[in-house]
Amino acid sequence: MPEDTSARPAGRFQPPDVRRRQILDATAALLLEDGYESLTVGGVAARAGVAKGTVYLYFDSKQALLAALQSQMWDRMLQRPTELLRQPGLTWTERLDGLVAAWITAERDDHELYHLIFHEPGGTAGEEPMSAARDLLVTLLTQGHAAGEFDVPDPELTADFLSHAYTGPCHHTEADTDITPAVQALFRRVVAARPPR
Amino acid sequence: MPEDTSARPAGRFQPPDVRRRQILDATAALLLEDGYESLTVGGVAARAGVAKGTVYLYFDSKQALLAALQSQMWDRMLQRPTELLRQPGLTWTERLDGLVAAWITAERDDHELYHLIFHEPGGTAGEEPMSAARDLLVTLLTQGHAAGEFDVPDPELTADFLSHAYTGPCHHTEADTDITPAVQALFRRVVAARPPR
DNA sequence: TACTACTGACCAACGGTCATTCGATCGATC
DNA sequence: GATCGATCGAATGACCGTTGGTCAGTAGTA
Repeated sequence: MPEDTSARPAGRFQPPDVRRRQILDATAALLLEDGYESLTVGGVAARAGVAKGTVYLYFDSKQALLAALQSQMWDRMLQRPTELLRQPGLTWTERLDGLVAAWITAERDDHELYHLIFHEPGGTAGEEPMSAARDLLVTLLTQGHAAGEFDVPDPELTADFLSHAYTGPCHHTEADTDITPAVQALFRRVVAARPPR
Repeated sequence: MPEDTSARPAGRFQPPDVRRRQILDATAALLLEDGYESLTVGGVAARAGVAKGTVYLYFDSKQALLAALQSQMWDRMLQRPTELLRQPGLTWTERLDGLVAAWITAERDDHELYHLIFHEPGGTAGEEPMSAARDLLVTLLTQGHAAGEFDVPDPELTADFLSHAYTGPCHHTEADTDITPAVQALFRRVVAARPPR
């Protein structure tokens, strides 16, 4: 029996990036509604209004689909900190504070989705985008240290430390309290930020 | 047709805790050999020398099996810190250092397995044992603060922060370098440890 | 007609169930 | 004390519904 096509949206042929986004949006929506355990490729396809095979035209596997969603979220989280890193006239402490604020805000905006996505389905799928965040932190710490504003003898280790640390408070605190200043204070302690001259 | 029993280990009827451990050991071994993606209940059963149904006699689901393995590892990680918390005549900084050392040692001993297990299969399966670690840290921070040795205005948030933080360096560093002193130093900065009187 | 985004029937493999079987134990009998 | 059969929980594996993933074919475009 042929598939029921009545529920499919108008445009059958869509530009590739539109289809991609439709599928990613459907994934995020289902993740929020039913959780990770209930997420199936068939369900994603139905929600996106395409056939299951179409999902595999745009993503190699279910893992890859999840990884792409995760990557997209990291991109959003890294955008503002990357700008701050380039913006002149800021102290390194201000840049670090900005990074923390951006991360927490991003996680606050899509709180549940971040929780689901970064409480990661098994394996190493999410390592790559995460290491982009690490690299950015390494740069920030190294330069802040060279400028004499931070005291960070081992930027790589400290970046690993901090990039994992901030997720803890995000997941365990109620949505209505703003933990940004408290987490910024903890970050400053770790880098032993000296007040800028 | 009756099952081929020739390949099964000698003891068909084992004490419940022995069977449990056999299954958990098989799970850990397969996880190390083939990774999380390849782990199947049937595979675990074969490795443990039992039928698939037997696995479900001891664990409610595959998730529960993984959660039990995780819980067992947390128990091992919390044993030494719990002792340190009760042991008299120690400074709070010494207790905190001991906790860091215990966590890093535990993770170093079964490095790959920890990596696989705590890069968690989806969802909230591992929340409960993790929160035991958090609770222990909360106690330690609260009492160290009350004693005037730490400066930790918000022990809960700081515990969340630290319990996530230490995993970062563990996963990204080569096995032959000892990161314990460096991570201890970072922990001390976070709690603003003052030298004990 | 040539091209390709798209489809959906199909497959192997999975997690999980359950009627059935196995075998250790023990009281009754010789 | 040895043999037997009744008992019952431990253990089994065929089975089921569903899943991730494939691919020969189709429908719409140029």
